[in-house]
Amino acid sequence: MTTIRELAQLCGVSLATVSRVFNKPDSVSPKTRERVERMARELDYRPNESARTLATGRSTMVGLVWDTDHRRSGWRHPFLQDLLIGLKSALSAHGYHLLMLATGEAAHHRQVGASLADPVGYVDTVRRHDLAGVVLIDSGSDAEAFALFAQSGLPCVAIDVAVDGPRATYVTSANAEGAGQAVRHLLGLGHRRIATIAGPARTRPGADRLAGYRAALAEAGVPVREDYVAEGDFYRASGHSAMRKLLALPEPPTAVFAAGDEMAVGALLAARQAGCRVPDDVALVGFDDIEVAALVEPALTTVAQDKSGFGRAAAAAVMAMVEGGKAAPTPAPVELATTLVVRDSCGAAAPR
Amino acid sequence: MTTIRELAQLCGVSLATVSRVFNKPDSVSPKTRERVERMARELDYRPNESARTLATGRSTMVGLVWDTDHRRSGWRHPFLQDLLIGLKSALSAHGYHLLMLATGEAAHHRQVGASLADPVGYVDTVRRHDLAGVVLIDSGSDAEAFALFAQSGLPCVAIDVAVDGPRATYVTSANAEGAGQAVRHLLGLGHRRIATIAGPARTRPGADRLAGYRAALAEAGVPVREDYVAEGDFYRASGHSAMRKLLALPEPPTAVFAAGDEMAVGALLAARQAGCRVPDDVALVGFDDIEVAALVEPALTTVAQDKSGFGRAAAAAVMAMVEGGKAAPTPAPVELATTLVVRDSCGAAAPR
DNA sequence: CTAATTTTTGTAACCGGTTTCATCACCGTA
DNA sequence: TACGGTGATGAAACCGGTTACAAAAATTAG
Repeated sequence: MTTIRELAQLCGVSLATVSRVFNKPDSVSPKTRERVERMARELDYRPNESARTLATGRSTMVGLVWDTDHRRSGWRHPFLQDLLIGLKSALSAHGYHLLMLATGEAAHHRQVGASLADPVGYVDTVRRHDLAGVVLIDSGSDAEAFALFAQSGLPCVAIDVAVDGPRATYVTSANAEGAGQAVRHLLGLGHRRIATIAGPARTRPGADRLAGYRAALAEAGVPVREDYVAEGDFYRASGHSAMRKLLALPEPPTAVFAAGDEMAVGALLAARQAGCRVPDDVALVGFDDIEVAALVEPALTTVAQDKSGFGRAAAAAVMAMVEGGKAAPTPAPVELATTLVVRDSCGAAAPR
Repeated sequence: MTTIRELAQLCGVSLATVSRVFNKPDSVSPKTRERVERMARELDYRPNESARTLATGRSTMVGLVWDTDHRRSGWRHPFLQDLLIGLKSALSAHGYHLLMLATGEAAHHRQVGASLADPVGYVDTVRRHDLAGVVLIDSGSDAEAFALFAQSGLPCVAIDVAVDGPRATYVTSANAEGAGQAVRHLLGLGHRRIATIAGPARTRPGADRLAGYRAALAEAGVPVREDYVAEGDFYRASGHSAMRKLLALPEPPTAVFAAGDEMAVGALLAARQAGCRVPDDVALVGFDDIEVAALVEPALTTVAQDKSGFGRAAAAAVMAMVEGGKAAPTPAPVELATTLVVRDSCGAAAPR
């Protein structure tokens, strides 16, 4: 590997000059710069990132905190792949890379000094690598770790969960508004007995989508019936049991808004098992627009999130803080617009 | 941040001793070691990874090459998430991290010395970071880049694509055997007119699954009819059109083995549109066991791959090479066992 | 033409570790 | 008691960059 010293020597200049050619090109005279650049190309020179990070104290990597340990159960993030694509390509554009933080007991305990406050070792890794910032994906059980990051002063962007700290912000969909779109659509189809299968109230999307549901009904002058509000946990099974309960009500709803597509799929199966046809007997609208939404029978009408937009927005927020330096203002939380995708499960589909 | 110098000073020993405590504990006297360890814990000392990488020339990161640029189309890896989980947790256990290599023009051209031989900048990043090894996920159009890696002498493990090089190996499913399971299952149900929707012949899984199909038929003494071999590209649309052609045959097959679930889903839709019932009129078996397989109607019988096993096996292979050093033998290619998952689309489901 | 500026370049310290080699203390043995 | 050997420790070079500061060169002003 060519080093900066060799390059400098061959160009007949000092190391400092070579370094400047790549970092502050304007401070080098055009002809020197050109000579160095040509030689660099010829030798296929690449500055070593570790050396650079060591010298500057800041790496060109952003950490991704995504706890996989809880995922043994088979739960999957609904759109991790899109999120990663968005994240990666946006970071890429700034010359940054994404480091997936390995965590878990195994990784942690073989290291020097496992800290009690950081049981799974996230913060540990971040410190060791001088990461430029972190992106947090909620796994539902990392609240403590997230708080640690948010307070640490490191640029920090969370996905779908509110965090608070000096340089912390987050990205969500316009959950309330999205829920409103769904409910208004059902209202527009003439439904008045509209139930919801909500997400957990302690999660941001769960709470906001429920609020949006309530607001939309209120706005239309339709009273909210508490027996029409079932709470699920975003998993499929919870949608299934919630739907069963709703259909068993003395006066069952004619339409259901499920706050997540996985739950909507569960609800669909429950309806089928109860001999209840969708959308004829009960209309159904979901939220997320995951891949299977288009494949189930009937295809699910749902509120689509801008999946790769999450990644792009998160990257943008991190980069703004990183490149702006400590003085830069922390970006405001981002709310991504949602889109209602009308398919068959709501009974409003155009004839095919 | 505490540095090794501070720590050494506070312990009244030299830096070298502190370094040894963490790297070759046996070479330090028990009482010195204990003193240093206690102090390290007290100060919450963490060795800086960049400095360490710089000094040793080898980082504790493994690169993940996964080109997202081709993915604008909406294509997704069938089980990226499981793969990542397996990869990450296995690397974790060795104290290694996964670096997603940012690539693409944008990232590359703002860097020093973009190389022609490495148009998207993978190799570039690997060199800059002194990565310990790389894992390659085939995106169908990275053959040149993959070859570069494989030849480079860096530990290199590819997923689902054969690569050749001094320290390169790969992980696939037992594709031929898996296809055999599917075909034998159909034979066992009495089918003799069994067609296949194959993957692209230039891909490893495509070729091997087709070979497995042929072998299973041959073994059963059923001649392979070339008009029963349709080639798709693993995308859904290709499965759709292939199925349409097969059903339009003068003597259509009574069963179809699709070499990928996406194509199987396409085939299912095509059958439905052709008024052909599955499994009554035509039985269908897929390959992969992606999430939607269980959700389509009828639920898809398919050959399941050990999805997170890919990640674990890849990690194991990389770590074997990394920790074994240059002298260690390159691990043989891994073939993961597959499992036939019988659902409804083949007509053999147990009564519910 | 000289002095004052401004631009360009070089010197050297520094980032935080690892590792080679030399030294020193301590051990058992002759 | 002197000696060779072993194990523990320290001094210093090194990894490959960045950057503060000083010096030199080029430019401008007077």
